[in-house]
Amino acid sequence: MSIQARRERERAERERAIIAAARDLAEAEGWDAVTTRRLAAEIEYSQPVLYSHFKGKDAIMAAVAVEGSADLAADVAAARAAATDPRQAVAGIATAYAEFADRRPALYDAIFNLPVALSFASQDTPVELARAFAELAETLRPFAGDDDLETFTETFWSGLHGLVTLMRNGRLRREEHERRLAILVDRFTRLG
Amino acid sequence: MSIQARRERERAERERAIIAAARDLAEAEGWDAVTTRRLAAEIEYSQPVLYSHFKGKDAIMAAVAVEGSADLAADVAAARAAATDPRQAVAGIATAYAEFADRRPALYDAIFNLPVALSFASQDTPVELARAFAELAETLRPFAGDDDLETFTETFWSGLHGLVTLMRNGRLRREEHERRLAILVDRFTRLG
DNA sequence: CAGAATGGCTAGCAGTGCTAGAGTTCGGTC
DNA sequence: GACCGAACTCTAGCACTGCTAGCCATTCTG
Repeated sequence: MSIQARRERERAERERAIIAAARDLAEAEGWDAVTTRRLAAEIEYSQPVLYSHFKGKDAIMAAVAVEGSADLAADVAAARAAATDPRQAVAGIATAYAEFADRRPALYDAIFNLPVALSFASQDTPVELARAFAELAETLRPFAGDDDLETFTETFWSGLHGLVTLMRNGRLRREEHERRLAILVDRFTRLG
Repeated sequence: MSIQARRERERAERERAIIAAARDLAEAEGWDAVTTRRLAAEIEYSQPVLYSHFKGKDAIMAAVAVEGSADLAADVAAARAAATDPRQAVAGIATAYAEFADRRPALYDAIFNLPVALSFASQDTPVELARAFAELAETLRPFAGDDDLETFTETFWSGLHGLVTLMRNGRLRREEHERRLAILVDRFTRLG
């Protein structure tokens, strides 16, 4: 039994190495640079090994996305914990979210933009992401008014997502970034 | 002179055929299906001909995006023209925008999502898109309050963009789509 | 110690965007 | 009307992609 256990442990370790290599490579050179050949070279195994762990390249990216979700969730949670009053909590989360997207664009892409079969709003949503969403919802609760909290949260979240993606693609003036965030927060934290 | 004129005319016509073929193929089967070989077959020329018109595949997609911008701008303008009061104008534009993205996802992708060198907020923004943005800004003017109008418009636009992209990627509950749009419009059309 | 099975490797497939250079067609000139 | 030159298109191929079949070595089992 012990031998088999060791093997499974090694296998799991290699799987983590694949995910880490994919993440690092993507963050360093973008997702285009993440090819199965380079990935295989990075972990010092041959290409087919990747396919014994993942169904394909998309699955690897999905795994990176799941892992990255935890980081994003942690940032959001920390921002919320650091806030003192409700409105500041919303602003803090918005800033943390935007900074995450700015600091780790490849990771953010894997989580939200890539045509990956990570269907959210359903069972296979990464647990961590669901938690982050729930945190955001709690933070927004005082400001939802008559609107359904989940729907309200989705809308605010979409605003954040739109801001960071459009800016990253060069569709928005970078120097106005913080002001746009402030406007979004302001508009979603008005009472009555 | 006349012969040369005819040639240039035919060349221009072929260029339009390339763009049209790319757009149709993308709308029918997605951008993954748009390969230079299929495109060449579609216009009944060989591959290298494409490269005598465009620098590469990205340039073709950019051309499709520019063309599509006109359609989007027309939809937005029509929605604004059909509205009677200011708030309804905003709601109408939001709906028109979302419907465009829903009806023509491939085109919308080309305009906003694809890693295309269509740097907006700069010179090479398609004229039509700039016009659409200006229309949106005028529609929002009564609600901008103390905020800079352009920045305010960018923020609202980002909200729309986030809503349509996250929903298309399956990150939002489809059945709540209209309610989210309503929340966004509501939050950006409050006075005082 | 023989046989089976696990698992990684080499080699290759079908496809991608893009390009060099051959070949053909066409307009202009004597 | 015949020829030459230039413009243009095509064939063929490169280097790369994701992915897989089948061989081979190593390890476990009886």
